[in-house]
Amino acid sequence: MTMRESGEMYLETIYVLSKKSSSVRAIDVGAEMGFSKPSVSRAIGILKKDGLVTTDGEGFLKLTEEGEKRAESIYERHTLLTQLFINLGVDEETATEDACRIEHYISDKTFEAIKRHGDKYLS
Amino acid sequence: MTMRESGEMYLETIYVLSKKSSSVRAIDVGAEMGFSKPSVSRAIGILKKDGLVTTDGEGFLKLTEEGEKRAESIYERHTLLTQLFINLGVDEETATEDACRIEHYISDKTFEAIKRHGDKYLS
DNA sequence: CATTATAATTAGCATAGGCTAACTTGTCAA
DNA sequence: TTGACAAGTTAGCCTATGCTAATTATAATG
Repeated sequence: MTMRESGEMYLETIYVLSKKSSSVRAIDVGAEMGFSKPSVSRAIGILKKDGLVTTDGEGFLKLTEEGEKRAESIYERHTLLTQLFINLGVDEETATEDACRIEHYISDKTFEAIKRHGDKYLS
Repeated sequence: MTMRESGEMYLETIYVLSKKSSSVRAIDVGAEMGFSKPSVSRAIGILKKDGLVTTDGEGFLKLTEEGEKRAESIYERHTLLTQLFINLGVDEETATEDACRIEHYISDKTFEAIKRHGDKYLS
């Protein structure tokens, strides 16, 4: 079935950590998200089953091409929405929190519309 | 605990139906939302327990003052976000769907910021 | 080599929120 | 009065997604 907010957050976290470090493990994802090891273990199992993540022999995580594509799409929503809200005068913390939830619920169509018109706010 | 998307949707539906008809029952809420009677029954039980809804002897639903206030707030988000998305060029159906999800996840601060700046789009 | 720490997994619990099946209750018509 | 329909509730199932406790496997260290 379609990925939910939870799965998207795990995917996005792996993506973000991978940009900062070349070796990302489940434990790092848990530390970043504030979730327990079993929660992360199960979530990553689902991402693997869905062909979005792989692990090498030492347990290092890697996004598949499809996983990378999806994560990038979510992360783009995240950064653009955050910037939009900040430019509307929202404090950074609130902007980030809101973007982090809304990024999972906004459709492609609406997101593209915001991108097209966002030049008025998105510097 | 704080109301989630589900509870807010039930509350909003009762609010909207109440504006169209003076007598709203659980069965009408289920028909509107496409949910089964037991699901509605439980959800309304929770709304009652939380002091947001009451029922008279015949099973007609009525929002409490607090329930009305909350429902109005959600509905305001719904209508304003829908209008915003439409004005950005999104088709009405998509705009409504997106607003219907996002209305539950946007903070007061961000919503107020959008309202302040929305004059550029909100006719 | 034995101990200890780290990472991952397994088993199983809890809550939220859908569902169906089945029961109760009240009204209404034959 | 009886039978049927409509509305609501109860019991209990399922999935998603958090958790703890306990296990396993590997690596590092005294």
